[in-house]
Amino acid sequence: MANIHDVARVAGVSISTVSYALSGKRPIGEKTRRRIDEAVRELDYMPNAAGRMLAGTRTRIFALTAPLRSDTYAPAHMAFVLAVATAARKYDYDVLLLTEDEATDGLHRVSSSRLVDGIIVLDVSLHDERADLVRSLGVPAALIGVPADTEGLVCVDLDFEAAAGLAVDRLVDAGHRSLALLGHPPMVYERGSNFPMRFRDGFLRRAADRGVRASFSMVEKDAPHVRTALAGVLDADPAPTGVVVHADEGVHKAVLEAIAARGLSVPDDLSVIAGVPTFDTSGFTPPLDAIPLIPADSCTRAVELAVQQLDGTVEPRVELVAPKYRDHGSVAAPRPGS
Amino acid sequence: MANIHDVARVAGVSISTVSYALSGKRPIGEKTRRRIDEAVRELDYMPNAAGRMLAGTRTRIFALTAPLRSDTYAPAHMAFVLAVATAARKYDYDVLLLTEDEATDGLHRVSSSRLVDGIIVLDVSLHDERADLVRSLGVPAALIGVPADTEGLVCVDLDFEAAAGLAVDRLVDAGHRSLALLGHPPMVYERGSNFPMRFRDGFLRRAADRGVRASFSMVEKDAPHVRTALAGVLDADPAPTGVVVHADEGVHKAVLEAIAARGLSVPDDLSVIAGVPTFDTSGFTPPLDAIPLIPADSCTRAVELAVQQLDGTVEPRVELVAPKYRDHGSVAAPRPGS
DNA sequence: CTGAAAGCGCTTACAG
DNA sequence: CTGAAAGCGCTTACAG
Repeated sequence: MANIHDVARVAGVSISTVSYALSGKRPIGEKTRRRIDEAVRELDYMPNAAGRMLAGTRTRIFALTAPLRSDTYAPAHMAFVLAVATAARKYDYDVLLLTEDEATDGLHRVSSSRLVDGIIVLDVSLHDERADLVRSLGVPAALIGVPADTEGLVCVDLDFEAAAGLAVDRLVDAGHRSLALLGHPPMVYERGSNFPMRFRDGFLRRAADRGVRASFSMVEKDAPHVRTALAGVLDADPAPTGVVVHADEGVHKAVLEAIAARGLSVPDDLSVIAGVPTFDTSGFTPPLDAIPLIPADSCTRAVELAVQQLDGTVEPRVELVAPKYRDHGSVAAPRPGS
Repeated sequence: MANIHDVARVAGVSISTVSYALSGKRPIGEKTRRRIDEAVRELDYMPNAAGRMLAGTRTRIFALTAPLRSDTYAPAHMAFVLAVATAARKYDYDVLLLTEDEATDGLHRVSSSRLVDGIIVLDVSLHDERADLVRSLGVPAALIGVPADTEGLVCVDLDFEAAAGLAVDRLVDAGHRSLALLGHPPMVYERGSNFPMRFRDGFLRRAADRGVRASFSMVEKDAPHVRTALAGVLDADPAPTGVVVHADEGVHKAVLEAIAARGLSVPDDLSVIAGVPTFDTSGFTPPLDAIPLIPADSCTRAVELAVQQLDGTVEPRVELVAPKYRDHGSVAAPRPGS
């Protein structure tokens, strides 16, 4: 396999000229550049990664630590992993995958050995040991998700409060005066990430700000529970006319089935918005308005922030990505008199 | 950050002695070793990855190319990715993740730049350009899945024919004389991987060998189709008393529901086996016998074969992993007289 | 059992 | 606009 000396020899220049020509870090004469390009092509030369890593200041590799916990929804998880890898490539970075059982040891290993330039931390829980490790390692890192203690960390996440606010606004603007939030099972609020709480709080706060009634219920995943919970919610007086669902895909479907089973139609009898789904709600029956959690958004920003840290100019921060509303026709004005 | 010279100085030895002490590639005197260990601990020394890669013959990184196609079942995909990463760590290897859009370019890049020692190819389709690329690159590689042309390649996969044979044997041994296979939708057999065909062929061949009747139907994913397809299959004369399902999770559940809806009970009226599920069938109602596709099995073997290629001793081959039967009580003798 | 030294393939001041 | 050379941090023959 050809190395930089081969290219230099064939092109009749020095290796430093070859290096500069390839990196573009200094201007190269027209003819020289052409001869080098030709030699590179002729020899099918590609710079050796190890040589580059050792001489340069960058490895051009990020570690990605992505635990797969039992409560992880695999399709979303996969989407985040791919979004990070895709974003990294835009900056000429590769992604080294660290698994759950290697979480802390692996981070230690790849950063101490300088295998990676930085770390992207996925699926951050409230008390995540990886957050503490990243802090103590002092290595460039970006977390996707917000831990309890964000001191000294760079975090990126969807603005779940604003997302909930957006849902409330949409419903209130359409004329609804009584809203309900169907949330995850209690277990989800007790441990794990904090975004379900942030969504709930954003919902209740915005409803209060707008002066409308709002209820919040936690719903177990199985269809019978969903039916019962929905019945309880809709039998309230005054009955909510706008419902926001923040739960997993199955619960969304079960909610829609339960609504249909009650003889109600969306959006004529009831307006429904999907909270922050990681799945597509436009194919549901009926299609559901949504404020989706878009992996590419947070992941791209996280990678960007990691890259910027290498140039040494990023203050610790929590950056919240603005939510976007996707209209699929599941919100309408409430029935007159309801 | 400390380097090998620091360790050598603190320990009062040469850097080569430090290197050998850490690699264990030559015997080191008792006291010397202790002094080195102490220096390493004191300085929190960890060898620099780039230095190691450049001087040594290994990068200790494998590339993992894992496309996420539209017909990919994310949980299974994720499980394979994690199984590769976990297996790699056992050999002190890290895994670099290559995404779909980088499939061939990425493979070219990481192997030409010698960033990786080898490649693990996941989710191999019948005519997979990555297979051709791996062949032409001549880089150590192990494919998980079997492409149409395996010339010069090292492939690992579950023995789907044997898996189907196992299912047939189990049913025939229990006394069944008429079997049915409910397979994937036609689209799956037309393109993509070849394992559905291998399972189907294994099923039909073993049934013929054992001298029992066997039918094969392709089933669309939606519940109504599943009901119709099941009805068609069970109304045959003589009606099958043993059914093997090779489809995705939703279809399995729909099949069980359709069976229950017909007033039939498993295994008393009908014996049912899940083909090669990537999901857990022991929590189904009723729990289903299965011959599962176990990611760790093929992935561990693939990593092993990739590692062995670095020592230069692996002939091209297709290695099929033996299937295992998991009994959950969904197979019984057919009703007398049926 | 241990050390001095070459060399892996680059990048980047330094010099012209 | 270009080159000679040092140096990144290791591994590994070579030598004793």
